[in-house]
Amino acid sequence: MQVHYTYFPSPIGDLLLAGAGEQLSLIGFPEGKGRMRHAEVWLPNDSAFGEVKRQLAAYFGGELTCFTLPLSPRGTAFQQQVWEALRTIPYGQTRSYGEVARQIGKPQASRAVGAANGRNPLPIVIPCHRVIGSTGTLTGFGGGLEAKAVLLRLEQRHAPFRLQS
Amino acid sequence: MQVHYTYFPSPIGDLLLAGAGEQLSLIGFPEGKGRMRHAEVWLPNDSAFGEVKRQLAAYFGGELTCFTLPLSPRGTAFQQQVWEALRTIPYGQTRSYGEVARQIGKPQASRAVGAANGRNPLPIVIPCHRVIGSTGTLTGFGGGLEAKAVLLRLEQRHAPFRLQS
DNA sequence: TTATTGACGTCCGAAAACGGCCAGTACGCG
DNA sequence: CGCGTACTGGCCGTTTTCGGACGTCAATAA
Repeated sequence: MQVHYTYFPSPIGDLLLAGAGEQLSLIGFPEGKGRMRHAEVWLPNDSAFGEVKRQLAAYFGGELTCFTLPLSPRGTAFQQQVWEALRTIPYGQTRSYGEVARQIGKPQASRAVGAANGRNPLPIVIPCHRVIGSTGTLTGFGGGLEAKAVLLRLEQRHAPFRLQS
Repeated sequence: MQVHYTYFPSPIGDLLLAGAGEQLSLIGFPEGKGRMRHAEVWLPNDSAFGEVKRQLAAYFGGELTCFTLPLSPRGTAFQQQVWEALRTIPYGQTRSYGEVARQIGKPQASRAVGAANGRNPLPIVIPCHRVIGSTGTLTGFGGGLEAKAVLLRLEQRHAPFRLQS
């Protein structure tokens, strides 16, 4: 399998975009140790993922609240389930790890959800940053807690409806 | 990866031949539990491995003493090393596990050589049957000790030179 | 309020178990 | 003696097993 990659400069640092064809399968943080197994050949290609970059730019500009991109994240069945659940959390809102666990029908698996969350290969697009501790703590993020806070503030600011306060 | 396979009837039972293209990567015994990982698709194809069959027939007929085939055995670095050493043992001769160990520069690894020997994916062509215990006992063979004895007797009979009785 | 506990899936490192061994030794037996 | 057999301890790479540690949480107990 061969993979194209490029970078996208964002307010939270350069993002590595990689995948086969137009199928995005990895978004990496500058310091992140994003792993992409199964990939044998890496080809730099700055003209790739044009649409991804366009939507990311719009997202960071506060004009886009919902990504529509062809994704192909790799993971176990459980992880896929979690990531699919994450995509149902609306822009500007948050959920606790336990709530996500309940949503996928495994109310006890909140901790496993945390682990799967930490393995999310497509942060931002798959909004793992919208999951926080049940007490409100941010508790963790691949790109660093500060980045997580930035994203949440961004979404708070541009959320279509502000439910409370 | 997709793999073609076929069978070859031999004096020591039907042999399973399998591999990609003409690259042979597995010879299996009837009862053998030869594993071929990495293979996702198995296709029966009796017209494959014509040259392999030809050379095997000649070998069992006592007319061929040295295989010349494109091989692609999979294994760890150590195993590859051992298997490569096996291919240097001439037709009709034998070595002890310890001798092989010494040959690859790890005089203490005789036991590990035994293990690597037992994992040889291409018996007969890679002549693991020519390795016996330092005291002369046969000690083991994927296709059964009897098969090992048959092969050694065959080679004794047709060996170009008989070094010592 | 603050600790403790058990439940969940996955990865990772360490440790143990397992072989197609071998050299050294100790016996038993003619 | 000479020879065969049996046991022992040590050696090596690979596989398997096991124990934690995580991006947690809710229910208990002190």
